Amino acid sequence: MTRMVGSLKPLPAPFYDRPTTEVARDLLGTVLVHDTPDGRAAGRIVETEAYLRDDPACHAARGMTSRNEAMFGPPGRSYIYLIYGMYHCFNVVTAPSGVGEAVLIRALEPLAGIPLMARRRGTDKPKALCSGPGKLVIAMGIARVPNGSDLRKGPLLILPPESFPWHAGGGTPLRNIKVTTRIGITRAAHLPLRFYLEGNPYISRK
DNA sequence: AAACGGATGGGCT
DNA sequence: GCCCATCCGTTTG
Repeated sequence: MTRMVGSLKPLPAPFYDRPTTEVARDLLGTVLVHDTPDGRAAGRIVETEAYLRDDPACHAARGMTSRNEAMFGPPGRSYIYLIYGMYHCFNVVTAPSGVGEAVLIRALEPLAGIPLMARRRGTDKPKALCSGPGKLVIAMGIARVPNGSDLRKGPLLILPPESFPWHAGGGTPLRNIKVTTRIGITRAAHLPLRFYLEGNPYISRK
């Protein structure tokens, strides 16, 4: 009897329609997959940050603009924006439609398509491929994924940990979740809204 | 190991 | 004009 291992069944819509800090914690261990003409790349989410409606560091805190429009859309969609003129950051929209919250994906543990990631990033070092929000966007090839795309429909998908075929044997074991302040911000810098898998070697920094 | 500065362009006051 | 949810190479301790 064949094991039901290749189902690639994405996280269900209600997963995202919850308080953003809960989603940020629960995204740890899930798997981001992107299929392009160049092939498949996949990595396990090991570091996230929550951005909340009444949080001055959140792009949506001062109302909707053309840039942050996707943050106010349905949960479970992408919010991707240009940062520092040369990089992009990838977020998952959370909370009910219209609220304006999201989870920044800050680091992945590479699982599949590692040679493709290495080509995109211009380095062979595994720990340099996806250990930062700008890096993982390059490695996964998601800079050109449209804003607001549905993460349950692809080509960019988020899967539960157990449904990923390459998960067994490849990954670092899940450990405790560590909570710290967020990285690279000045406003609301004291809030404990960064989450990562303690001891995982692929996080952006301790 | 940590600190620093340059690259580079859109958004916002 | 200044501010960035960054990264990388170089310099300094």
